[in-house]
Amino acid sequence: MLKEKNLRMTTQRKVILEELRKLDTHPSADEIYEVVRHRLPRISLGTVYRNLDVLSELGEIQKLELSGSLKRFDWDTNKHYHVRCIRCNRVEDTPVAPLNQLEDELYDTTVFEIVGHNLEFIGLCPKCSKKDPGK
Amino acid sequence: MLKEKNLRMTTQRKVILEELRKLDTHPSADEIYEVVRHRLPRISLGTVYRNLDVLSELGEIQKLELSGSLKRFDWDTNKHYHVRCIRCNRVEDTPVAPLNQLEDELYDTTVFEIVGHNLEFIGLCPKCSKKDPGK
DNA sequence: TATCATACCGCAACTTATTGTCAATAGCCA
DNA sequence: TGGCTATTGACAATAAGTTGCGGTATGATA
Repeated sequence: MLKEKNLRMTTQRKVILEELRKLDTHPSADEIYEVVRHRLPRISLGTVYRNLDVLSELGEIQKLELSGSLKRFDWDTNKHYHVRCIRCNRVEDTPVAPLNQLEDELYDTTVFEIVGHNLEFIGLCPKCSKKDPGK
Repeated sequence: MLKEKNLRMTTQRKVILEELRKLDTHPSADEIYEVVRHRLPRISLGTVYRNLDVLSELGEIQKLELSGSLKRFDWDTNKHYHVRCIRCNRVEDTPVAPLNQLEDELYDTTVFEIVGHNLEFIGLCPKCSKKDPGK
């Protein structure tokens, strides 16, 4: 898989992939950087970004297309939706099944060539909900 | 409406609102800045950002929660979904009706207190589709 | 196993979008 | 009109991500 694209499995790339697969937190590049640094103290943030891009292009991981200011990554490459806490930005998976027929409705009504959709639920996680029950 | 929040209707605020309401392009702050500058050449970008925030908090406009690197604004405050071109990032409205019952499926299965959802279709706009029909 | 082309790395400088600071200005109520 | 203070313009400061460069090390080849 790496060969045909002239890519190499470097230590950095391997460690990033391994550590990401241990996490269920849909981390940002920066969070992955912090974790990976425990094993590779001299790794740079740029390397983390570059490798996350490569890995998501290879289909080994998924770059999440969510709203919010930073990109997040997910080792689970199956199509699934997420919930995001409006207050702390924590992201979790949802058990909602992919709405495969959603685009059908659009085929006749838009000039766009539809290739997919992003759906994200927003809400309050238990912690934030407790902290500030009022609005 | 402005009074109870101790807000003032300044020239800048009024012009930004007026110009945004002429546009169907879901512009970014920078695009609004460019347009408003024709009428108020000395306005600063910071002022545009601040006013867009104020106006969206007032409910006069809508700050779109889409993926992608920059925030976009919409004068239409009714709930509706958008299509975004993966290549040129143009955003258009869709005629898809709001999926009001979508969250119901989650109430029993998540610990989050769900308050809503964001749905965005992605595809190719006619221009970009023509330019590069392959892949 | 040694050689070698080049993919990849670490580092730092750079972009781009947005937010913060602060003195000066201008809405709006009395 | 006068005065309080929200707001502005100018610009510095962040934040997140990207890129250029010179050197290193992976993995193909002999």
